[in-house]
This record gives sequence, structure tokens and C-alpha cells, in this order.
Amino acid sequence: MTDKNIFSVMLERVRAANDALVASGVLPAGIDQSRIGIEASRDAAHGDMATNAAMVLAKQVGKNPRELADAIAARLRVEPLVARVEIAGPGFINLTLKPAAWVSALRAAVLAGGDYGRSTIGGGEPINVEYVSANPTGPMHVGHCRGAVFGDALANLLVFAGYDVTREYYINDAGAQVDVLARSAYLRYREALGETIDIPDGFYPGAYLKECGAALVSDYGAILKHQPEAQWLPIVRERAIRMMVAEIRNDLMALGVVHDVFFSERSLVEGEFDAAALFEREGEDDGAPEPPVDQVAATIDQLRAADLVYEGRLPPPKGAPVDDWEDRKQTLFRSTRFGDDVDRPLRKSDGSYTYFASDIAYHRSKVARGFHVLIDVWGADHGGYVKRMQAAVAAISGGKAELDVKLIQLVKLLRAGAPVKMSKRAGELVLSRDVVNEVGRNAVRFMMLYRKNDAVLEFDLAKVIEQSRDNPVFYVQYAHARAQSVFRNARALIPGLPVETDARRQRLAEAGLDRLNDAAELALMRRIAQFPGLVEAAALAHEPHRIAFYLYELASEFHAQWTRGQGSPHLRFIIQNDPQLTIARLTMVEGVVSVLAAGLALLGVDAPDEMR
RNA sequence: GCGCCCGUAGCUCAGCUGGAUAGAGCACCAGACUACGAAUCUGGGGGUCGGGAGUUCGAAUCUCUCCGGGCGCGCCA
Repeated sequence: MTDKNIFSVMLERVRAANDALVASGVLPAGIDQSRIGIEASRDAAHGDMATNAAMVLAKQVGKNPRELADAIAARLRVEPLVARVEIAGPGFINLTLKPAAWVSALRAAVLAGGDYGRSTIGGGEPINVEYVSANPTGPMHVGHCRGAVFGDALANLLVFAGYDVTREYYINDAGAQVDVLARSAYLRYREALGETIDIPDGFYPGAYLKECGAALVSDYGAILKHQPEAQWLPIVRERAIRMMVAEIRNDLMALGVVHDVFFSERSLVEGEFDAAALFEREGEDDGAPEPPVDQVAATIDQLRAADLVYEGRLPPPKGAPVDDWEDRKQTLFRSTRFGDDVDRPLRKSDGSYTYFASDIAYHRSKVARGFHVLIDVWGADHGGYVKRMQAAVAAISGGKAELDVKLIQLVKLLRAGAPVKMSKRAGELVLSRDVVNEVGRNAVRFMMLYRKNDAVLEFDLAKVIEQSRDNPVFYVQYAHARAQSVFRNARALIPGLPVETDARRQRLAEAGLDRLNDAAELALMRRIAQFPGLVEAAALAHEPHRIAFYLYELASEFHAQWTRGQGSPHLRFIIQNDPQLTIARLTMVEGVVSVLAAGLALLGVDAPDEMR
């Protein structure tokens, strides 16, 4: 596949120019071109794009950067797409391209449609993205929701950039908390049998377990009531987890979030986990392995064999004193070897595994399944956990796998500027589904992605349904709708334009575009041409928010150009007595449509044809 | 006390992994519609990038150090 990205094409030309200078002896052999970049100029006075090549190379070879820039510039001037080359400042080489360059970028965008910007930079590399992983002890709240949307959009972005992505959910269905869940459900079960029940402290008070209690009654009648806990607990636990996971999956579906693999923590120890049974999905269980019994033990053995696990003592914790601290010998992982502050315990005092131990085993399973690039999406309150997990991944993979942890900051929920009051009932946070029901999936997704993941997000429920520029969701969607409305009008005003059929994009891409020469039109085409490079940068940085910001800027430029037609009718997209010019401008509008469609799809937000 | 994250315009935030005179929205002021959807657009004021030092051709960005805010700190997950 040829590279359609004009920026990377020009970077190649810069490198070729440098190679030529090596060949002619101006530059020595063996220069390092890796730090040479090319980027869109912020200021139109600096041309279309600029490269730092002269400054980077001057340093290496001890030459004057401006002199070197002269030599490189001379080579670039003869490039067919280049209109002008100027040297500025400390040695920037500013390039101005011929309009033909932007025209061909626009054609590429129009032809590709919603696939515009798709890249092969990932090279089919497998990546595992684990996100949400909310405990199956209740429905999702808004905090989970942000992580869910982020992980989903990041996965979309990585797929688009050519990675082989697996979207994964880790179900924490082992440990004390799910036993608490089971006991809480059991109380609801007794309640359903007619008892009057108070939910004591330390249990999950949420009313969502009532349904579970009722289901148990209908399946078991009063049988469980007379059994000892050891007997009913596994039954109730199984049922409660299943119902909670179903609940969470409904919440995820409302957000348009999907996972390929649901991985059970308990399966690491028990070795038997039938995901298909848990979710009643049919045999599409591609990623989840058939684990041998007790993978956690196997993991610890592996680490012990590498002398990364030992029996030892830890110093008492600093800061807030721990009342039941006792100095004892325990099983420790040498995470300090990998940059962690202290070694970390793998077994609790009762001999059972720590959460960390199963988490290592879980990540080991990811590596065993062929992933060398792992991305975990966690809440920011788990920040202190990052180093040890990265240490563990390095240890179990022998340094071959890399873990990137994306921490998701809090969501501050507002309504018209005032904080949304949490319900006073214990355990009730604002639920994801309530927010989705109130403002819609599109608004939730866009706003969750309109911030960097590690910045606290203010989310105003009133603002996001406003129809104004202040509401970016609306503003970007409206740009798409408005562009489509231009086509509707064009069909009505100029019968016979080639914009009627399904082949609209192909027909437009064949049109002559020489007449797109207005400065603002060229600027818009330049913006469109930046999208593929932006996708790659965002994918490499694991930062989907860049897409959202870019779309907002593109929408802004499009709205501006639209409005220019108000005061200056000759700048309108549709010129009734000039079908050729109209077609050229519609091609540009189609380019905007392509980018908006592709970009919004990455965010998981609809691109509507009209706003109603 | 230690570790991680954050600190950019009055407010909410970008800043493309070290580039040129730091940007956008809101708010404020002044303007543009007999409409390709004004649900929009144009212009203006507003900044010691928390403070200081360092690294270099060049720092909001990297290092160190203070200040301020958030999160976390064996066996919960």
C-alpha cells in the first residue's frame, strides 16, 4: 500500500535529500536521521510544513545549521510537489507545497471515505487492551464508564492504525469481595422468602441484588435457607456473579462498548471457567485459553526458579499506621529489581494468594497468549500499583513484554454548573446507565474522550445536550450534518450533479479540482491532509483524545468556511451557474465528511446526516 | 515521611513526545443573516506556562529543587 500521507511522503523526500548529500560528500556517512521530523506549520507565514533536519544534522556533524539548510533546501527545491523552500530562524526549512499536493491528499480522503486515515503502522502486532474490569459486585458507575469509553476508543484507534487488538475484561470473581456479594444476595434471597431484612454494614446494600434473591427463590425455593453457608455460598455466589456480569454487560452495551475476551480471575486457580456459559454467548471464545489448574502457583514457581521470589521480611509500612501489623516471614516478589520501591507479597497470612499474585498470573497468561504489548486501563486510585505490575510483566516475560498503564482520572459530575448530588443511601454512586439515559451515548462518549485520560474531567449534564458551540459533541456532529445538507441542497438546486448515487465519492474524486484555490479552501485541505499523521501519532501515544480535539478544530474550520459564503456568495459551496466549481467544492466538503466519519467512528460517536 | 499524577488566560482545557511570536471554547466588548441550516461566523482585550536553578542553537515540554492540589502507601480489590 502506498503512503497517502503527504507529510510522511515529504519526510521521505527530506531523508532522500540528506542521503544525496551523503553520497556527494557534503555529509559524512552514518548520520542518524531518526530525530528528523516534519510537522505542519502553525503560522501560514512559515509555509505548509517545516523540518528540523538541518538543525539535527548540524549538531551531529559540527556544521553551521543555516549552511546545511541551504544545501538541503537546494535538493528539495527540485521536488515536483514543492512550490517554495525557505530557511528561517535557527535553521528551519519551511516548505510550501503546490496546490496539486493538497488536491491529491483530498482525493485520497474522498476515495477512502470512512477508511481515511487507516494505517498499517501497527504491522499486525498483537496488542491486548484490558479495560473496565469493574468488580462484579454491582452496576457500573460513571468512573467505570470513563475507563470503558477510553479503552474502547483506544482499541478502535489501534485497530485503525493496523494493530491486531484484543479487547479484554478481567472479572474479579475470586477473593473475599465476591463472598460478601454472595452473602448480600443471600439476605435478599431470605427477604424474597418473606423475612424482613436489614442489610448490615459490610454488605452490599444496593437494591440491585433483590432480583438475584428472587431468581434464587424461583430456582431453589426455600432449600438454601436451611443449608449451612458452606453449602449455599458457592451456589449463590455463582448466580450473583453471573447476574452482576450480565448487568455490567448491559451497561457496556448502552455505551457501545464491547469486549472480545472476558477473563475470570477464579479460572486462574480453579482451571475451569466457561465464559460461554457465564454470558450465554455461543462459541466465539477465541482468546481465552484452557488454563491448567492453579496458574498462580505455576507463576510463582516460574519466578522462584528465576530467583525473583523468596521468603523474607518487609519493613513496616510508612505513613498511616496499620493496626494489625506483624513482622513475619512471607513470600515476596523481587519487584525492586525492576525499579519498584519495595518487594511485594504474594501470599496473605492465611496462605492464600494476594490479589497481586493472581494479577501476575493473569498478565502471564496474556504473554503466553502471544501479546508483547499490553495496555491496562485503570482508575487513578490504582496509580501506586503501576510500578509493581510493570515489574511483574518484565519478570514473567523475561523483558520481552511491555505494559503501558493508562490511569483514568475522576469524573466530576455537574448539572448546569452545580455538583450532582450523590444519593445518601450507602453504596449508591451515580450510575453509568443513568447518565447514558439522560444525555445519550454520543454525548457521554465524546465528552469522556475530550480530555486527556490523566486529567480530572468535569462533565456537565446540562451542557452536553445544549445545541451550541459550547457543546463540542453537538458542534462536531452538526458539522457532519451540515455537510450532508449541502449535498441535499446541491441535488435540489443543480439537477444532474454526480452526487446522487452510491458512487458519489468515486465520481467526486475524478473531478477537476484546480479551482480550489481560495486560501481558506487550501487551509481546509491542509487540515484534512493532517488526519492520517494524527491517527498514527495518537495511536503510538495511546491518546484517543487527540482525535476528539482535531475533529473539533476541523469542524470549526468547516463552519467558518460555510459562513464565509454568507457575506461572499462567490465562496459558497454551491454556485448554481457553475457546476464545475460546485463539484470541486463539493469534493472538498466530501473530504470533510470523510474525516468526520472516520474520526467519529474511532470515538464511537454517530455521524448524523441531520440534527433533529 | 515516601511514591505516582496534576499545576498553562477570570473559568474549563489543548499544546502533535525539544521547535519559531504559547492556542481554543466559555465569559466580557464590538460586529455579520430577504439563510448552501445564524443551532453559525468575524474582530478585540486578557499569560512572569506555580516559583527558582540547570541541560542546549532552542524548554510549557527534559533534570534538580521548593510551593500548592489529587491519589496511593504489607495480608482489601
